[in-house]
Amino acid sequence: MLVNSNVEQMSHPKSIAIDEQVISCCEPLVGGVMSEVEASDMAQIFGALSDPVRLRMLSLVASQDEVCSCSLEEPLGKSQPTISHHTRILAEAGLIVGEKRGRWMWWHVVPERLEDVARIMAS
Amino acid sequence: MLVNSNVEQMSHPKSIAIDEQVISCCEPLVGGVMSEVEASDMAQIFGALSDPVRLRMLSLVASQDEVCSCSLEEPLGKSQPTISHHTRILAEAGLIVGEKRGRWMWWHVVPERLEDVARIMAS
DNA sequence: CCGTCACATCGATGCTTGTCAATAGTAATG
DNA sequence: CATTACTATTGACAAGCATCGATGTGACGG
Repeated sequence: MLVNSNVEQMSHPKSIAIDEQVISCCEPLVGGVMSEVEASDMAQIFGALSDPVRLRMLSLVASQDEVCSCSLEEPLGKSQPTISHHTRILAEAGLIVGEKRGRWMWWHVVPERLEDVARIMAS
Repeated sequence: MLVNSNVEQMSHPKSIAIDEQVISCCEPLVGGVMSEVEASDMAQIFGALSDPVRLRMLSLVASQDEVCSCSLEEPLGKSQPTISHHTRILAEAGLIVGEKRGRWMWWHVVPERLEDVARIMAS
């Protein structure tokens, strides 16, 4: 679940987390020929990881407990809409989860999801 | 293990680089903020895995010791040029290795490469 | 040699994606 | 209420990518 810090959270504890699992995850890659549905689901995850900006973004988020969207623009050298675009893709892949507190959007990684990916590749 | 035949006929400056390691791999994702170079290298690998056809192709190759290119067209439902295109991308990412024997191209996976990816995601 | 087979490459095409300016939405602040 | 701050969305554009027909290349077999 979400980590809720002790800070005041005003309105809805609205989680942008797109944790609706459309994704049936994750059988090992070598465990047999995968179906088209499996392949499409996994391709979405890997597609989220296939961009240098998103990889650095993910490592930035993973380097701390929480990272604000606003603190991603400068180290990544991208505009605010682009940052929002990439966080969305990572979130839709289930790799990060966002929590809106006040005006800020706080992101943190989903370790289970990273382990899912690791389990796919591990034989 | 790999037949190093005439590759220098190409006009491309970039070699096929099927066998040797060009990519500095693979520190764990959570081990600190990654550089742009690291991110680009890893993005190439994940990009190779970000296509459903290539994922099924990889699982097909992994399901046996060796798989001929010709035996990939039918299960994947793609044309011969498309198969050749995808095998090339997987090979450039170091995920599979091809060996040409006679008229046939035989592919097999590189387990160490899959473990590299697993190690990236594992914290 | 010549035809065939397996694969690679080229060219074209339609779709996807990364990027940012402009704009809209939402939450704090005075 | 008006303003400011942070984020999401929209629209547009260029670059990239998946796909396949046509063609090129090299390796058999007769």
